[in-house]
Amino acid sequence: MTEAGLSTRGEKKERTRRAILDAALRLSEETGLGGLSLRQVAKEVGIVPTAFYRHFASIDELGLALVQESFSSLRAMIRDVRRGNPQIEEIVDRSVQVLDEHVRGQRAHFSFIARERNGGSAVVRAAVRQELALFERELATDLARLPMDHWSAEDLHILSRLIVVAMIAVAEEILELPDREGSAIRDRARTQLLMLIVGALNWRSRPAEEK
Amino acid sequence: MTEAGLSTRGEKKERTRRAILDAALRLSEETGLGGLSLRQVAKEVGIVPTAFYRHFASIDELGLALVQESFSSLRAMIRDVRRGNPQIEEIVDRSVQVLDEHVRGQRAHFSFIARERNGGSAVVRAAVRQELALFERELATDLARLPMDHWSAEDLHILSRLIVVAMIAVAEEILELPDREGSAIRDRARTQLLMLIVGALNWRSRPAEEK
DNA sequence: AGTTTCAGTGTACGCACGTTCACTGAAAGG
DNA sequence: CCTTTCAGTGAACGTGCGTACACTGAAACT
Repeated sequence: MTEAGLSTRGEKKERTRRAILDAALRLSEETGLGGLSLRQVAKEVGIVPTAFYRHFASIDELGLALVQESFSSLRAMIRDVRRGNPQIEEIVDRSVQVLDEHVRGQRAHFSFIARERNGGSAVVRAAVRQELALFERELATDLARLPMDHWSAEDLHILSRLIVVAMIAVAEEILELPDREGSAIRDRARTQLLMLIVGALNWRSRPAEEK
Repeated sequence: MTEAGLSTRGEKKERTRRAILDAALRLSEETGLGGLSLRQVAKEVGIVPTAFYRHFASIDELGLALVQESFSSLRAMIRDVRRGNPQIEEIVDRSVQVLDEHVRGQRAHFSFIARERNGGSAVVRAAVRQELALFERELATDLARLPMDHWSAEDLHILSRLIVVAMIAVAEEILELPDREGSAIRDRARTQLLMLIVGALNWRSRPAEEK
């Protein structure tokens, strides 16, 4: 017998690992990852401080695992947007709705990304930025599938970046006001996206001034 | 005689205060304000830890002073943009150029704002966000002076927010690559602003679909 | 049945932290 | 000239930190 019902060695270890990740995610919402101590996390999980080392070599390594986890959340979100219909006019409403749902459902992940993008340790910050850059590139290829002719790869990427930073700003607004029902925020987010899209639709057809 | 050349009581105190602010600004670039200790700052300045209390009651109070200082920088920047000419087509180039200069010249201030906006202590974060909201409102009234007819106050504010988050993103890019000459970044920033403006110019004249 | 593996324990260490308190000495003021 | 003010000193405290080391006991393997 190598695997039993719910208490094999590996299962127990995995459960503790999850508990550590969850505790770190929750505690770091108040202090930031940098202000997080190994001992706090251990106490929260219910293990002795030194047992932490059985799972991670340092807080930074824990942080990298949280980066992966948080971006899995984010990718699941755009997969949710894609699933359904690419109706060109419905896409704004659907994107905003999905963003709102995911940010509220996975607030810890989004808050982690927003926070550690600028603050915290250099290695975690670098990981977040790399994932964010990757995400921008993915969005750019998504945009390329829409009927926007004559767009250079460069312009697509710039538009993608604009959309990402706007949506991060919206996510930060949602995170800031947890209780308030966010219909006003959703309306503003819709307007923001629409403005960007109107700009995009009139982009290469209009400004032939630089070159 | 109440004031002498360069060593009156008040002057010496003010000089120490400045040294504390400068040291904190520099040290917090590596660790964040939250990861900053009173003892570190004191050692950097060259005073004994307890002398810190003669100037600030806590690190948080120091942080609030740095918020004020950093936003003075930011306001000086848009004053620089306004000074000169409001030539409608020149405004993008000038804005990007001034942004680039100021971010490089006052990198510590911009880095402080970008960092403490999300991370760090609750009170400092709240102060940064309030100042940022105020700044957005100022920009909105600036925009209202440009020839954009039929814009609601709400839409102006949304556009203002889009511009602010886009410019913060540009500032973060500049901060990220200190040595590299940022002509590529400037080009992309110009394109971003132009996209936003093209969107703005085609905004109320086009989408009459919602209401 | 006997041996190995290893997640978790418990103690102990040296260190940096914020804060307290009584102090010093020169500038400011009478 | 004598007194007050106050920026900066220096020693001491309790606390939480990361990490080391030797350990235990049950699951896994032979």
